[in-house]
Amino acid sequence: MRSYGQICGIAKALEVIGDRWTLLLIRELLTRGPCRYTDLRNGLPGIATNLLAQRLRELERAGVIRSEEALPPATGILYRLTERGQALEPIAKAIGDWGIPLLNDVADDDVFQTHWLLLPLRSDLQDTAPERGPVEIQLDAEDEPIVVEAVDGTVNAYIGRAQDPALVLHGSGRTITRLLFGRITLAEARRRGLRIDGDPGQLERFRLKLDAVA
Amino acid sequence: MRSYGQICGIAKALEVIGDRWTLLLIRELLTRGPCRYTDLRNGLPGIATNLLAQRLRELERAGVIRSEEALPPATGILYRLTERGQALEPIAKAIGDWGIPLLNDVADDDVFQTHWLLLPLRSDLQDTAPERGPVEIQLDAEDEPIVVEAVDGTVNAYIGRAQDPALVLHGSGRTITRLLFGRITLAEARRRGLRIDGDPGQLERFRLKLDAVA
DNA sequence: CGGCATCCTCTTTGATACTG
DNA sequence: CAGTATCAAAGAGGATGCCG
Repeated sequence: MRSYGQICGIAKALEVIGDRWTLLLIRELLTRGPCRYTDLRNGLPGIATNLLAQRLRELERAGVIRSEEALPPATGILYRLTERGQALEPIAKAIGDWGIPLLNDVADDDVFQTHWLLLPLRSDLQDTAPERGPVEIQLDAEDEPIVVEAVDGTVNAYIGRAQDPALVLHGSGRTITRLLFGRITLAEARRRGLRIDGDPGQLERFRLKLDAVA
Repeated sequence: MRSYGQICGIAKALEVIGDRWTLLLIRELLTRGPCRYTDLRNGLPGIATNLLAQRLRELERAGVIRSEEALPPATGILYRLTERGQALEPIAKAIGDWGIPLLNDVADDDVFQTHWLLLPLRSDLQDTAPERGPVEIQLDAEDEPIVVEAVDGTVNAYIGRAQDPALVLHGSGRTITRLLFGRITLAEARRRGLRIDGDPGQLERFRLKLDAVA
């Protein structure tokens, strides 16, 4: 990116992470961990392949990511965040939080990938009833399944299947996303095809940490 | 900005604030309060005037800013952040914090404006010796003078002159910025022309809240 | 197949000039 | 003061080709 020419931390930071696609690329590495070129391209639908290559070069030069050969027996190149790159997580979180109200206006051809939910699920949900013991919720949307678990008051989320979920939500990513972030009610979600197996009351244990999400 | 087409809070947010210049425009409104068109252009050296007009239109449509006639006797149009716009401050802070280490590499023709210091001074400094009573420090760099004050353990900063500063720093914005954010030592700053009137020991009362600023 | 580079078109930005 | 108009330059999008 062309320099802003300002002696200002925000301006200097934006010269590194302010380009189109760059923060979404960072999001992929934050949620997925080390990725290959193809993983990144799949997580960034619509990016031109030459542009992805260029962004990777720039970020490596800036010390935000590092590329390395995958350990045998795996093959190919892995891209991973450096420590400096990991330090971008508060930025991703702040931006994602601010974006939650915008999840109302999704276009019909907007795409969804379950792992995009992981960062906000981890940081924005709290368990309001830890005394009721650990709980697992299974989310089944378009692609990979997600487990949301609350243990001792801390919420975690990861890709995978729960052995014994208290609750399974099954529906479109669009509907599940909006339900989880309080954009629609449970009744509305059902009307939009959400299927629920298990105890819906478990859902009320989880609450958004953010106060005024308008 | 062209849509990313992703059902993801980060992506949706970046469609509003991810354009070039946009977050710097927000920075101006956050630090300055309501601004006229010309104030904004002055605080964004290098922006094309048509681009500024376009950004203002987009941000108003997105509900981030609002434009209004200045109250008489003043005249002209004022731009101010809406509540939704004010909610961008955590993003500006996170990005600015991440950018602090980048203040090392300033180009010779980079420009400086004192008010760019205000946001980080307010949020990143702490007073380590509140029991020593209130203190004011005066910063005199290129353009407007700044007062940094610590009262009852909270640090504030604003444009203006202190009546009775315990300490006055006089030097280039580049040098003062880097000194305040721990990029250079006091000795180094002196070598770069920093002049100090008063008790330099008062400077050690202030410490960065950020731990690992590498 | 994974990991790009090239080529071409289209959009966005930059620089400057001009206006009510 | 608060913008619009115009045009050149840079960047993004999309298709395709190349190489281990």
